[in-house]
Amino acid sequence: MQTPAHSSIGGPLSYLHDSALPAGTLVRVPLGRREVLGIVWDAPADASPAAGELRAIASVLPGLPPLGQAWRQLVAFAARYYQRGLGEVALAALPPSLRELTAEQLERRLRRKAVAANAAAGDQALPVSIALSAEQTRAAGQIDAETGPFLLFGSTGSGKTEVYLHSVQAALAANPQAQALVLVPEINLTPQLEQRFRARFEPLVGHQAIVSLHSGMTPAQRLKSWLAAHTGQARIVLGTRMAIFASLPHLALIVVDEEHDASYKQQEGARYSARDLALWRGRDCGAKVLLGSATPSLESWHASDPAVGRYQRLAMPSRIGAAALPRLRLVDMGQQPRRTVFAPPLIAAITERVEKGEQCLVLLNRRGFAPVLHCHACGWKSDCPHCSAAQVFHKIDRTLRCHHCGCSAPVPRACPGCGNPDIAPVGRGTEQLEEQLAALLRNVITPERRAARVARIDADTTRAKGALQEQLAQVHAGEVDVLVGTQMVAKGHDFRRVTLVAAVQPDSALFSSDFRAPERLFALLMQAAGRAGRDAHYMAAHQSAPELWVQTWHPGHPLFAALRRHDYPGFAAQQLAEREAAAMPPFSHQALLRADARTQETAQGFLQAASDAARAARLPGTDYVQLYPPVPLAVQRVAGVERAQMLIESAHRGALQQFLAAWQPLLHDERHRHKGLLRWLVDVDPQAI
DNA sequence: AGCACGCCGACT
DNA sequence: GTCGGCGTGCTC
Repeated sequence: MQTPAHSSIGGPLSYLHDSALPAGTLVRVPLGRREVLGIVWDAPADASPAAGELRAIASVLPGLPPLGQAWRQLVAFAARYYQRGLGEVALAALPPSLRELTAEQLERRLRRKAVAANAAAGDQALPVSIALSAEQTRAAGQIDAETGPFLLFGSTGSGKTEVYLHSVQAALAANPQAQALVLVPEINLTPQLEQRFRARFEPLVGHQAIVSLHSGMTPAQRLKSWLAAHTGQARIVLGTRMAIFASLPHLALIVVDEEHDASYKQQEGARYSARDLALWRGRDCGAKVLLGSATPSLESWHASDPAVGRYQRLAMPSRIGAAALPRLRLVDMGQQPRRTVFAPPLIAAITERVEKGEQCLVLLNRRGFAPVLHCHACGWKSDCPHCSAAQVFHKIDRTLRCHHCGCSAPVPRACPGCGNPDIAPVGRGTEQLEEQLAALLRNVITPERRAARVARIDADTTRAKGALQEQLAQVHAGEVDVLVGTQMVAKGHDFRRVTLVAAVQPDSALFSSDFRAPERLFALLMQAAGRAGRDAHYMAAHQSAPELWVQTWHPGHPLFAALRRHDYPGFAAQQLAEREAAAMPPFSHQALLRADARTQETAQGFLQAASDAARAARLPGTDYVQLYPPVPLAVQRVAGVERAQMLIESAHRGALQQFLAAWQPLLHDERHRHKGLLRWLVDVDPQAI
């Protein structure tokens, strides 16, 4: 019997048991002086240690069906592909509470569930079917008839969700046991999605058969959902990226909504992409995979190019029940007075909307009042003592906060460098926008004869549980006229009365060193544009046309030309041509080796040594893999830790995989030769470099 | 990840 | 002389 355990234990460990246990059985085993959760992985291997050295399995978790072969294959693939321990991935894929649960607690839960299941069974009504548009019908028909994977390319408001609902319904109807998994990028988006799925499917499958799975749930809720999925009781599982690892014995369909979203990539531990794993899992177990986006990742767009043909592309260009896509209004900041935050024409446009009772959305990707405080007398800056980044000025509670390490300090009364009492905020954050807008709209009166109200939604105002939902409710109730926020408000939320969206300062992404920055900016602006004019009836009644305002110093940038035409395909073609010419993803495959250390020298020294060792050892795949020199990360030091990384690139995914696997033992080895090295990690298919 | 073991500074 | 700091290494 073998069982996975924790991080640096790469492979399975062998244990004794008096009878053969099926693979996938959950067990508790002694490890060191502790007892931990384990999974029976294989039949006993002949080459395992001598029987005398083996310890016995302590207990078998009662009443739980073994984890299926498909699930184990998924976990094994993820561990292999993302270069992590099998046990680490397997254990991370299970609900944490399963680790602590005693046999009695588990049995009690399972009994309770069985009772609930019997109560739920029986009420079988027909689902309410909604009439689909011609485009939706065509897309849904293709999904029904063909095998996929599919990329549903539908502009905001084209009714992608309706196609998801249809596909889920078709999958569930085809087989009374079939399960569907629906992934969304953010926890915030699960409640509204769950509502829609419940409204449609509860009459058909019952309350118990629809569950959510994400990290925001309590351990008990999470265990309950996980068990429902594992036992097959849940027919529809909605969740964030972690849900890709749910045990779903009858999985028939995986939907990945907003597939381009960066949140699908896990950024710690095993750095997996839930979207990429969805494709692997679907192929492995024969489930259909449906990716959806208005601005697909260039990887998916390329894969769905008819000339490449790995995915089937389904286009839904029209907006249903929504007004035309917003008109782009570019403000050339070079033509505005110096130090302008809001260009006068933008303020005029916002004022006009508010006076008509419409809402505006103002986006800026920076929390706080100002990103840095500066003393003009001596040049002092509010640098974080632990990071190579500035502390952000938060006026609300007069603190300086580092957004990297989280440390916080009161704002000094005078410059710590020279005593000058006049230290000035430089740059703008959402707090400042909120303040300035409130001042600029001070005398603006809404049709309900009240003063215009400005509100802000960002990570700072939504920290408390339920705060976001509460704030959104206020916006929906029409109590807010102008909403200032970070990109969290640009995603998914359906604001019926918003007719104008403004991006105040998006330029930094145009010239970023990260080659994916333009792709992300385009997606963000398209998504933001999609927030405006979602309700055609409302727009018609107000005789209003939606607008997207962008303030920029580079109005001639080709990204804006494509944005003006709402031309994602054009933008993608241009970006892909650039990527192909420079041999960047999706025309090459990348991995990062990262090192954290006390000093930058140590971090880079480790990377260089790892690189040298790989060359010296002539690892398999080396001929097709390029190793770049070590470089410090953009934010070089966080919380006193120096960080460096090295890019590994190959035209062949297989060669890269082979190389990384062979490199692993050398890296473990090299680690011991570098005092002061805190940790190292491999990031396969990194999201940013 | 835990939890040992082990080798150097300030206390009963 | 010991208590305990956390650096290093192991867990079938």
